[in-house]
Amino acid sequence: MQDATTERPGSKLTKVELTRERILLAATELFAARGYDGASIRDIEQRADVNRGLVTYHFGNKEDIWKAAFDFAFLPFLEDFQSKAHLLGTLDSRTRLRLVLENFIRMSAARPYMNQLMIQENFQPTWRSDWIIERYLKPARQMSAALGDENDPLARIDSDPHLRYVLLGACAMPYSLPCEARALFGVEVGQEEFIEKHIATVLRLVDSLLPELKED
Amino acid sequence: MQDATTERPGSKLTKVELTRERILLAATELFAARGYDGASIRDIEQRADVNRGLVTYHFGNKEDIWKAAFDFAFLPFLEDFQSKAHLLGTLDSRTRLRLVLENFIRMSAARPYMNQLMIQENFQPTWRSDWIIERYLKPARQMSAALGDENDPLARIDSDPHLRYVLLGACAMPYSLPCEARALFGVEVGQEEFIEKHIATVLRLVDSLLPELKED
DNA sequence: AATTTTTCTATACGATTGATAAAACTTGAT
DNA sequence: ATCAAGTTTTATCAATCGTATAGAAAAATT
Repeated sequence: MQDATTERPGSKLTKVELTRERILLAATELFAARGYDGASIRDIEQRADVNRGLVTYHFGNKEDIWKAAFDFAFLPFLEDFQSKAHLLGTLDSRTRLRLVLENFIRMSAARPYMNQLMIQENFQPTWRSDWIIERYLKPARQMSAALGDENDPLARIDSDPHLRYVLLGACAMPYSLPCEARALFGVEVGQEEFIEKHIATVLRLVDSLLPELKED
Repeated sequence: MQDATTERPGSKLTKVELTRERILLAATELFAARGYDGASIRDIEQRADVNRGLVTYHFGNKEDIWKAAFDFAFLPFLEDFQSKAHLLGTLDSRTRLRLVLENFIRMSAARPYMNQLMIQENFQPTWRSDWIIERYLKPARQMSAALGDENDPLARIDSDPHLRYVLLGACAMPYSLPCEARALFGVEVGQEEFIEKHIATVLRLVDSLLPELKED
């Protein structure tokens, strides 16, 4: 028989793909929460509920597992962007920028893994930060640079380190300090109410940092 | 003899105090750069240039070492604040807030250890994040709450999670992504030029987030 | 149905980890 | 000078780590 797997391209996954998916999710969650050294291969296997050795069989050594996990964590951001690329092209600068930021915040709140993995590796140079930069950040930078339009606010933010990091911090920081927010304010940063108000705050902030946009 | 140590209270340290200091610095740097699990006791000993076992002798088990390192990393922030507490009391709200933020940014740029240690442990609850919160964040929160004055911008920021984390992110994020900034923009976030422009950006941002301050 | 390939299970190995204990050495007080 | 306390060295321990291997089971191919 060749079912129980169902090769229909769209929906279901084969048994193998399912275990791989389960491992990737477990690895992503553990690496994001405990860091590269804090999450052992055995931990990942236990969380994914697979036998000893399976992770290595499917993904190679620990470096490879981490890379696969980062790809897995980045995927939703990529898909989200691609699904909205066309729509974004039709909008005016200000609306486009606001939508991009709002989207990034919603994604970060729902799936903080990528941001966590990125920050943890960016404190000092390692093969991991190098890998992230070469594989994701440099290409993204080149893409936005290729836009050429210096007046586009997205391009401006992407070419000005100060704007970039101040905005990035404003967008991502709350979801990097969930423990503090919970313990000090009784606030769950993942809840809709928090997110909505956070988006509003950031958008207000953008209007003040890029006042020329208001003219649009 | 009893010199080579010099017990003059002000300046020099005894030989023992010096090795303890050396160990604390090495531990702080390594924990901040590689995380709790990424830095082994042997690594710390090697960087501090002391023999095997000395770290444990002076500071106890690894948990204790980490706590001592965090205290060590936090110390400069505490001293800086205390040294300026009186001055701050004499200023008007807006100037006071701007000075506090400027100071926090300068401290973070010069000694990013504390911020790095804090962020790394705040992604998910652990005994470390709990410890930070109980030992430092809750007391600080109570202090600012005791100020009472709801109109003081510092108190407002400290009681509004959204303001707090957006501003915190804007202040601290650049120094959390030094690798990215270096690789993408050729910028060293620790250099004076970057810091000055960063401070200006954040202060501009504060004025827009707290427009009522401009009236002062 | 037979056989080859892929996927899974199970176990073992050397290296590194945190912790501990016992020597060897310094220091300061008597 | 002697001695006790504090400090530094050295050695050892069990546990855990990443990696490798080999055989069993399942799936795919012929």
